[in-house]
Amino acid sequence: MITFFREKLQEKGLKVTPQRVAIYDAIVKLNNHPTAENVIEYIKANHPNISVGTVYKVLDSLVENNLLKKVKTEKDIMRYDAVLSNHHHLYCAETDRIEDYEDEKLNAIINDYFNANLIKNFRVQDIKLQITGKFTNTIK
Amino acid sequence: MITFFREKLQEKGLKVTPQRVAIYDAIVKLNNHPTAENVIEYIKANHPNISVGTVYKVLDSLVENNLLKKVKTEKDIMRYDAVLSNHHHLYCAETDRIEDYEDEKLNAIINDYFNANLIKNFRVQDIKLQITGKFTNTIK
DNA sequence: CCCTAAATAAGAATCATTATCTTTGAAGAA
DNA sequence: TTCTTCAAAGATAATGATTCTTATTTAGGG
Ligand SMILES: [Mn+2]
Ligand SMILES: [Mn+2]
Ligand SMILES: [Zn+2]
Ligand SMILES: [Zn+2]
Repeated sequence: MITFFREKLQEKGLKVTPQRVAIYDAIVKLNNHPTAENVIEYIKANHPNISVGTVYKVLDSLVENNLLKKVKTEKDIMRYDAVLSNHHHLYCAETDRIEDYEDEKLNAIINDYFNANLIKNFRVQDIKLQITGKFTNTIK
Repeated sequence: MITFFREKLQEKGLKVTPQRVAIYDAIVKLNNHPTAENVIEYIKANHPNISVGTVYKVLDSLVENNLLKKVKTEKDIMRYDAVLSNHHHLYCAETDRIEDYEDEKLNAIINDYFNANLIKNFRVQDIKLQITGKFTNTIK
């Protein structure tokens, strides 16, 4: 996981720094689409002096280089995702909980549909479902 | 349109004020999922003294009362939608352009799929597609 | 081991949004 | 129609996530 990350950084010509590794690692470990603040909190134990600005800058550059994705929300706090594979999101209607939803069968249906039904004046690159509702279990 | 809005306000026990009407009207007319700033800009001609705080407060309360919807984005600037019917969004991969995509056939397919394939530990309330790609026409 | 461009740290600045507090006015009652 | 009142609007300060600036550090190639 971390090895993959180091390789990817080098591939993109980005230096492998402890900060970048720690931030990426935090997002993988936290798993549930954390904010910059969540990341800072998480890595504080091992990196007590990391600069807030650094976290934001690293997050930005990792998104820029396709090592992380931003998650769309209706809040003005950004959230990040280390899962790059094609997947959808379950949004809690009442809290900020967001979880991944992977479904190859669904992806196939949607791809078929849009291949058969082109959208006028629009070339589709990516389709994600935002599935809003209520979780019936407690946070994992 | 505006009549519908006035009735809805009364129904919810909210006063019909010129500001509320102007803000709602702006979002309908602008149509492309404007920000608070866009709304202020738009209504400035007829409401030169409207307070910024009022615009934010009105937007919030209209969302709260289901007269507007927030649009999920990966920016920390909120955007609003007066279209309440079930519809999806086309997001430009390179700009902030967002357009509506309505497709009853697609909605049926998705509903069927999720009725047949329940998600574990999750009760679905609403499903929207975020369709990212490139517009091949100029802004309407 | 050195050098240098790239990255980080620290802290100030920005800016969308929220909060506070006073004034206004919509709308029901009289 | 006028009166009354409470919700709503206006003005402006505060907040807080994010961005910027500048000095300092460091990854990594030579
Ligand atoms: Mn912001
Ligand atoms: Mn904010
Ligand atoms: Zn995800
Ligand atoms: Zn819309």
